[in-house]
Amino acid sequence: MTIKDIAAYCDVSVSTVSRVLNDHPDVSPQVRELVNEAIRKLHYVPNNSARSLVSSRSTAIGVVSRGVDNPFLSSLIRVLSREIHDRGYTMVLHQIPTQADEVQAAAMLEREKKLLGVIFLGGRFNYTEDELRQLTVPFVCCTYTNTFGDLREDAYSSVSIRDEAEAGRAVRHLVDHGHRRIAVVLDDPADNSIGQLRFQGYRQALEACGIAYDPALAVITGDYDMGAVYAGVCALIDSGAEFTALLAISDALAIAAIKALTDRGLSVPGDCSVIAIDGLEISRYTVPTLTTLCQPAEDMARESVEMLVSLIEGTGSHRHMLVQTTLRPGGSVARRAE
Amino acid sequence: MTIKDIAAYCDVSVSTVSRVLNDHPDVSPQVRELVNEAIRKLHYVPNNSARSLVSSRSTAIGVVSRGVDNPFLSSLIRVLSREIHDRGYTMVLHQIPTQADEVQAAAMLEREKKLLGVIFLGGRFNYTEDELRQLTVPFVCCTYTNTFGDLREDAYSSVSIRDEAEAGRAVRHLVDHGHRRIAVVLDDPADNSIGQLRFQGYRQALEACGIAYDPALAVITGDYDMGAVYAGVCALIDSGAEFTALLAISDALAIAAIKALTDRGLSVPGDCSVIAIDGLEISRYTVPTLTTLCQPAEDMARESVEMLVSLIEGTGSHRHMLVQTTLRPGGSVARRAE
DNA sequence: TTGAAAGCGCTAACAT
DNA sequence: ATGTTAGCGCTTTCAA
Repeated sequence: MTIKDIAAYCDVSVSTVSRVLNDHPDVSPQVRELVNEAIRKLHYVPNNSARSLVSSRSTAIGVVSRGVDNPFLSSLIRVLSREIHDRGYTMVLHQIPTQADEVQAAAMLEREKKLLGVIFLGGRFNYTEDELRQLTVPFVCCTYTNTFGDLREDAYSSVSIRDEAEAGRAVRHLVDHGHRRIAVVLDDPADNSIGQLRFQGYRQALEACGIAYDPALAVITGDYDMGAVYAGVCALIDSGAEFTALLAISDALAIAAIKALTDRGLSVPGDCSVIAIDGLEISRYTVPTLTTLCQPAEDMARESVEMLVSLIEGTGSHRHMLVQTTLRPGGSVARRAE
Repeated sequence: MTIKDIAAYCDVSVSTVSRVLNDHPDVSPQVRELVNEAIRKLHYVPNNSARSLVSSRSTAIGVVSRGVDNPFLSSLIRVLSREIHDRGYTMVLHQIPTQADEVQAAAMLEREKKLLGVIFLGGRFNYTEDELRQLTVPFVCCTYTNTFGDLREDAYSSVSIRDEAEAGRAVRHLVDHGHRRIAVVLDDPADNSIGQLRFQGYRQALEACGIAYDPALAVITGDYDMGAVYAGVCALIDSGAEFTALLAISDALAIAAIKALTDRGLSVPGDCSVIAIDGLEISRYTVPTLTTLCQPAEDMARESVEMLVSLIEGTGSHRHMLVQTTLRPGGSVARRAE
């Protein structure tokens, strides 16, 4: 079943069928209807390979996700796959380790799969114009924006939360509950990535609250890994450091931290309150329920696709969208015992 | 940069280049080397669309995953995407709700994307030959096998654990710890899917241990949903039912169950032991650590791709692989208090 | 408003 | 062992 069959069936030329297929204007309503009906009746599906070949463009949108162990990204991917498919495109998913270079991965993918555009998840914030020249298609950074790089605002799009501000909000939530000695758990304070920003937000908020930053209270694992966080928090406790609250830069890390606290005989929130940022579904079921700032994953993913598609189709220009988190109060934060 | 450029550059014909590209035998070693070098030097990447068009086959392998909320499937997808890519194919991922029909989804996808084959995750077990006629490409069922259907063994491949036996093993683990009143948590006992098999295994093992099945101890939610499980287990407790242990058919559901038990003031494992099947990373960090039978996700995914590719390339035939789980002892199972 | 025809880059049958 | 060539299904000028 090809375009020829439809043409023959309708007694028109293939060009006419092609025009109908591509919504070109110069077709009379009657013929258009005729062709559309034939397409339906004969269950015709256009051959994407032929389309790609002649127009030298595929229907592929790349999703390059950095950080395979981050369940928050999994939930984004779920929505992305649906949205991309619903708009008639094909998602090409590439998951890479945190150590890998997502721009290079995207550039290779772009060539291999003739990508129309790329959505980055969990990437770095320090892209340079120079580096990005490898990429010749539009891209959207989802979950982050290019805080540390020199990209022009109109050279890319992004959907993200205000990571610094939100981390600050988390800190203030703890301070409001009487906490002053607040530990922080993160993978890397200088990764030019989410961790760095949230760490900065933590420090700034402390300062704003008149609390000195104490490096002894920072659990830095170097790796986005629950095991490392568990070990790190155990070591923190064993070091004798005093703290009554803890901010983890993500739910997954918070869960590992809670485990460490509990295993060391500290009660959450009795001895230590815990707050995080992400809002995983599973965080509703930790013991105690994790208090966390929920990122609107569904909206973020949907908006990213929306942006990229409008860029691809030439109906929109680069934008930067900031979304709000929602505090989901759990049982992991309590007023400090006097 | 096309095959023509390479041909011109090497002063050979396009067919020769094509032969080199496709590893055809009839090329002299010298010419082969010459062409390969040109390909490298000129950074030539074959145009997949053209390839697909002429050979009317793409490089696409479909992955149809049923049950978007199941984190175990996410971990499989991660490995699948890597393996598929490494073998030079493209993964087309389609995630559908548990209520949807994966065969129909796969059939549509096959036509749309010219799939070479399909890997099903978390599907039903009751496919009929008739139903599968929609699918004209080979497929592999990953995580399950066609227990309830009438498929011929040589008509499809599968990679799975012995769900009934493993559920039985979990039950016996509890019985070995002195438990006789064992509750079970599942979504649907008649879904022709993993839940049904594990439930059967639960009942059979009880029987084998001389314990009567008590329907009052079965928490059936009708839906793979942590919220529903939480509510169900709360209702079970509130009903006054007596039990000292609980088997959840998956880690995620176990986590919700533990939460419910804890929130109702029952201690795990003091008042109730909990065991599950899956082996999520996050289950290491629940409080208490979940005792669970780990499925070898990495192996299962890798083997599925291996099977499908050998089917696609005609170097293998349909096989059914059974893999072993590994008991990962946590702190959620204890000897029954006398 | 419609049709005819020239390729897009590649594979494979056929010829040499 | 290598080259020539006819399409694969489609989009897109160009002509009518």
